[in-house]
Amino acid sequence: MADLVYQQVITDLNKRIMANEFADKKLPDERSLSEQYQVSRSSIKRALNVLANQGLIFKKRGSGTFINPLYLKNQSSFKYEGTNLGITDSLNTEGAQPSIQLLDFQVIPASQELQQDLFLAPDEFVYEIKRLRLLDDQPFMIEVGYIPIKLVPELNRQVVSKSIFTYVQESLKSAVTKSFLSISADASTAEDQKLLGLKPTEPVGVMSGIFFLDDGTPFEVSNMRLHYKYMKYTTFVSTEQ
Amino acid sequence: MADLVYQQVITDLNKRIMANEFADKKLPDERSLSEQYQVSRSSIKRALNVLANQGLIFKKRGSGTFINPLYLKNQSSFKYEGTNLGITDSLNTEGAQPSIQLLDFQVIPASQELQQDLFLAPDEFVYEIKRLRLLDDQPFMIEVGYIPIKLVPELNRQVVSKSIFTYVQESLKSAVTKSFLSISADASTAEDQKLLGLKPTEPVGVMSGIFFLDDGTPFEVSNMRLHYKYMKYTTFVSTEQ
DNA sequence: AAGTGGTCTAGACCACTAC
DNA sequence: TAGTGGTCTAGACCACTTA
Repeated sequence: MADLVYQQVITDLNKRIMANEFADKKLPDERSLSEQYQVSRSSIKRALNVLANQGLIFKKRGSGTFINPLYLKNQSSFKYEGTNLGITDSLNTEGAQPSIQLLDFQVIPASQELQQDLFLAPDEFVYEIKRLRLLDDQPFMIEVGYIPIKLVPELNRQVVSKSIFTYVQESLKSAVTKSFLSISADASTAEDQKLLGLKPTEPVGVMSGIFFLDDGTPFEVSNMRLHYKYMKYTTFVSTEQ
Repeated sequence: MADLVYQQVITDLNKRIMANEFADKKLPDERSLSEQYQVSRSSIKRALNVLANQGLIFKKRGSGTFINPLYLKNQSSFKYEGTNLGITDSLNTEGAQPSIQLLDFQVIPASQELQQDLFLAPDEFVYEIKRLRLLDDQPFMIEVGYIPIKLVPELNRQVVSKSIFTYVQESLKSAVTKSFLSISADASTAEDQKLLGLKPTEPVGVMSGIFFLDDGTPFEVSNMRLHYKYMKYTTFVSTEQ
């Protein structure tokens, strides 16, 4: 994983930045870094691009590369965070103990919408997995997931009570690294209120996603309803290509 | 803007994909594309990487590059969309007429938090701009923005009643292309209900952002409260570096 | 074994900033 | 004018998939 040249540079620069080695908020120029690390300038550029896309540094043509002082400030609280790594299972627990309560688990025919999203023929089946996620025994999210049975024919209640993605990574040797995500808000339903302990006036955050395997196969459609105090999706956005 | 080689390739490939030229969902291999476009393979790779980060294609080592059939499906409705271009002013209006109603406009001392986020000294001032945004005369968003006066000393009610970012781009010759965004949900306050026409049980979507100029200068802190039916932030997420 | 995408290099030249 | 990041090239070699 980290034996690639540009990834080593990323890791090391990250460390140096966090250690406040560049007190003037300015990084050495690319040609010097190329010398320092004994790698080509292209590799340095690639590493710097990754850091820039994360919002950690800004590059300014003609003057240099600068650290974003706001980057550090941005680690707030004990919330459920999507962040740029925004995958369901990447929970920012910060000490709290995450757990899963399986509410329902069955196999059903794929609806028309699921057929579209998961590339299924009309007669194919999916698992419907309804789970309640908790942090320190406090419920914060209701998650309903749909997975084609043909992708993981051997799924069972045991597996499904833990992290499915971890299981997939081990059994299929294919990680879930990409997704379409949609984030919105909604009034809470009676079920939301009951399961998440909400008052009738309190809302839920809604996150829906289609998750893909490495090779582009749509793996899961997931609809999540979160206690509003636990939903906080943070991201760094850049409009450049 | 679009005279760069890799951007031309992006534009053209986009066109060809949308025109369904690759009916088998497979793109030509990189070396062939390099031939076709008469550019280096590196430039092809750069273009393909951009398209892959947008979720339009998947690359699979050893077998080829494939179009994501779900990409097209994803243009839903008349909602306010953040998307990857997620800047306040990039409104997906889809025919609806956007307008702005200025609610309040004054100059105040920067709070401690604003000093941190906008890099201000304790005695510096900011504009506080409170606006109501509408689509076809239907209010959908309350926006409170804070901008250091020193960055745009000549701001006035006239300017502020339109798009500030457009104004900045013209007057400072620096675009607002990067931001930290945080998305969450909240119960509606009495003011939300009044301004956005919400019932007491209906929630708001909350988006907060720090917007940066090209050179990394924090330009604006913005807190937005949206009618929940109009907030839908969609994005493609990839965990790879 | 052949084909495909991934990594990495060395170097030329351009565009912008600062002095 | 010197220094900085941006673009682009040509080519070597590696890692993985498919047959």
